[in-house]
Amino acid sequence: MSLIRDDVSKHDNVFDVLKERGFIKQTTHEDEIRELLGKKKIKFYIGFDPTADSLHVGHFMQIIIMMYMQKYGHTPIVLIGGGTGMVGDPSGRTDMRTMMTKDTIQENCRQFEKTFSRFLDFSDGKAITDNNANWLLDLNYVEFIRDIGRHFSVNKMLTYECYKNRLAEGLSFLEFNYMLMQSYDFLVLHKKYDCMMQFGGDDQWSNILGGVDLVRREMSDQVYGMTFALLETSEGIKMGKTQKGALWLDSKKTSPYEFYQYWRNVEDADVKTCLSMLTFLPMNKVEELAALEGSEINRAKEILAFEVTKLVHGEDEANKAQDAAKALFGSGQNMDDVPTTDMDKVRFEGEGVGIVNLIKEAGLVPSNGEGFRTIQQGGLSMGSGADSLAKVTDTKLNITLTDFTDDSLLLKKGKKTFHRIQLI
RNA sequence: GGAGGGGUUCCCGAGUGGCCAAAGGGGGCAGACUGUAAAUCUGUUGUCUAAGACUUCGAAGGUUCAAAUCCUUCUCCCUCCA
Repeated sequence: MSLIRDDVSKHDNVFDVLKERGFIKQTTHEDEIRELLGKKKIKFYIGFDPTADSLHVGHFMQIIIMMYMQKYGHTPIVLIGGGTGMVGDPSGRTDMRTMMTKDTIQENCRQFEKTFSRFLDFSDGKAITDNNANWLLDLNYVEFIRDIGRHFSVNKMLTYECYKNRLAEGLSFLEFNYMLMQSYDFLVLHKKYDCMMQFGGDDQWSNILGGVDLVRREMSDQVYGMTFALLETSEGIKMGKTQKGALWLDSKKTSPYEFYQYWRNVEDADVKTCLSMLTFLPMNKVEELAALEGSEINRAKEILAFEVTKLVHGEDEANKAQDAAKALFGSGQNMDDVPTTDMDKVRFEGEGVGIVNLIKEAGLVPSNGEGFRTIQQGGLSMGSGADSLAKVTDTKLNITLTDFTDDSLLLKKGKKTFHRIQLI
């Protein structure tokens, strides 16, 4: 059962669907690819390096593309980079990646596989997972450079954009090799599964070309590559970055509420891109929502936030996040799903707890210094609900039982950070 | 391996004996304005048990009443030569 509704697009060819939604950035052979995807059911792959224990929104877009491809009958090969992860891709980076231990990489690979299985149907070989550790780790160095390395021209590689800024900063041989490994992956997958295409973010363009070239030189077979626009804001900044780091798909690392809020707060100019790339709403609906003007566009943002959260965390969590948002920002009353910290009732008897300590413990501020500052600048208020908040002016205020209503106290920092203290 | 240059607070980057918790910018946070948007303006931006105290300028020692600044050793990075 696909998560994608049948009315997502009027096109039959997945190439047209992807194009319509603005995913496609570069292709090796546009016309041939379109024809191939329209006429045959092919296997294609996308690689994921296990550099963290959870996937983030950047990966999610790749997953969405695989979902489209699967819906239209093609077979995704999810290639986990257990081998390439040992090296680290220098593309688009200005500094060397920190090396990870084998154990960490393996653990991350397991986490990845779990996530993928939520979005793709792996039954009856409709999708395949493999791990390039299976072939890369046992490679014989001399054989590898004789068979594979001879196809790569250093002169040419050095001219690639992805290495340019690294030439000033420094690029180790280890990282320089990354391209060969990724190209080799394509060759292996082509032999093993008859994999015909590789997809990736646009920063993968040269690595993908390397693979296409290698397969042609080694096997005289024509394979194809295609890159996707990175999910960026209208100002060209990568989306999915928050103050705390990436926007993770794992609810333990980014709560559904935070996740929902991120999309609820995107800039007007980015609503259309997000709707078309991250939701499965039909394009005419996307157009309609993105055309809303002024404060009306908030409706589009609500739908965006709900749809994306639903996809990633399920409908229940999406509803909860939406209820919490309504309780805090709108007319809703249901405070149950507002971010909450449970605290022991006993602590608020007698003298109570200092306000600065309280907001620090609740995670609203990272340090006492920032807590004092926030209050001094008038950035903190509290009350029983969103419509009964009073500004806190005294940094020495002690919070006691009398400040709670039904054992609950709502704190608000700044314009839109809410947190509830619940007594137990 | 040789010669030179450099490692400063979240990032970039100034600072070359006390006036340095360290200029300026970016980013962040807060206030005003607003639509949970953007832009703009203002304030703020090491930690703490908020009075004062404590820790910070690659690491460890040393000189000095006093060190990010001077000396020694170590370490990492960059440029040129091999």
